Amino acid sequence: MPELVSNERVGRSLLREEVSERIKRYILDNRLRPGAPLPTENELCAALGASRSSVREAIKTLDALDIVEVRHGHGTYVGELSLSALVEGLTFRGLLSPDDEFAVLSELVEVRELFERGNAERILGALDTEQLAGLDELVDRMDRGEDTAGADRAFHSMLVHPLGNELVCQLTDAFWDVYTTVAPHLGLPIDEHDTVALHRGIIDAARAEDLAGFTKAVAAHYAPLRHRISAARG
Amino acid sequence: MPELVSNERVGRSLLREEVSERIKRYILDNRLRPGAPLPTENELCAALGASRSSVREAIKTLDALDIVEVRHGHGTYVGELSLSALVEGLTFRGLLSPDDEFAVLSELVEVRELFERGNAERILGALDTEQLAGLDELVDRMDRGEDTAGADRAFHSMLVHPLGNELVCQLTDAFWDVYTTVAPHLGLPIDEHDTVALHRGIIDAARAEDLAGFTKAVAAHYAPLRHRISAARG
DNA sequence: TCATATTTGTCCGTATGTATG
DNA sequence: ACATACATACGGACAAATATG
Repeated sequence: MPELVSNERVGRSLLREEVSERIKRYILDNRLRPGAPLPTENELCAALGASRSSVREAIKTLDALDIVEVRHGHGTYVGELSLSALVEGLTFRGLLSPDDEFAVLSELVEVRELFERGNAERILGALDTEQLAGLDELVDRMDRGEDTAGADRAFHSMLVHPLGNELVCQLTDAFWDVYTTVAPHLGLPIDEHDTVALHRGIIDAARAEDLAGFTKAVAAHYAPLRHRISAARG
Repeated sequence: MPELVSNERVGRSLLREEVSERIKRYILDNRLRPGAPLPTENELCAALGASRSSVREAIKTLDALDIVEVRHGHGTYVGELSLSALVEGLTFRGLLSPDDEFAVLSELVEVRELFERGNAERILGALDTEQLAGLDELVDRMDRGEDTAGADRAFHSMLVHPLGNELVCQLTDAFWDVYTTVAPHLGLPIDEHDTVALHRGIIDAARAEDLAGFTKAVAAHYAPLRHRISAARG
């Protein structure tokens, strides 16, 4: 196993914070990729001079951030570095809702719309025929009622995909996940009746490379969502 | 103390995942606000029928998400539900940099710019004279060399603040934090030489309610950043 | 299918560090 | 200065999951 930063200050117990920093440094120094195996708990204990409890708690912290991934009875690995922590945090925030029950949801939808409308020009310029066909396929699937939720999620993900910005894609997915988890708890439906038609409108404008039409179609898609939220707000 | 969901399945050990779910449910059911005290470790152990280790590890998971906050020797409290987990996760991703060292940074900056350019019209419509004066003050402070980093962060935060979208503000701050942490490790400077002038240009356009000018000024602000990143990319 | 080794999961007892009154 | 309450840390034992032969 590669070298691990040893505990140079013997005789003083390591803080949990330090343990997780050492583990992160171990990953960085060895340029480990997601999926790469980490030393076992016992090895980490020995290398860091910390007890198993401290190491385990540090690992749980890193696990929550998807920096490491723990597989029971198998081992600990470098995590996928996804935005799962953002999803869990925002979901909880949406469920707790300090004062305005729908504020989080409303802000979430606003950002989603911004990702699509604010990048409209670049999206239209980058969407190729293959991706347009993929969007068609997704809407068809929704129309047939096959995994409508998954197809809806994939639709918006694919819409921003040509931007070539992985972060935007992941945030789009993350916000969609938060919305679909929180909305039902607040009495809001996930699907609109005319979601299929609204999505088709977006594709049509995109295929025609009609910038104004595209922007309008995206606005039309999010309008009922926004209205429903503000109506529920009172 | 308010009721806590008891362990209805006695004789079977609780999984850590379940423990953290129960704690989250406890917070939600009692509608606790950030800062509100949680039961002590021992009380949680007793109420959930789990060991200290399990409870502690569950708390560490929630702590990483800022759903709870632990104060040593004091107690455990409901967290601020900030985006600290996003910052830590993205920072680590930026430092690990699988293949393209600068991809994360580049995407980050793109989103920051989108928040300001894509909302230009609404920002101009909502900025009042008091906020404009606040922006002036921040740029003056940067010009005097007092806490330039903090003033820069606050500038962009204040710029999107009139949108009334707390999520956008927090994401703006979060991305700024990630950038300023990661950039130095990749040999990129935080400050541009003409940051003050570029910020002044943004304020001027905003004060004149010149939409095209504002968009241009924001683009001019981010252009050197983008160029520097793509230059470093090769 | 079964036995075994490896690894993580859970639990308990105890000692230590820290903040409050 | 002291006592109390609480979180932190440690180590050992056993249970559960997983992979291999």
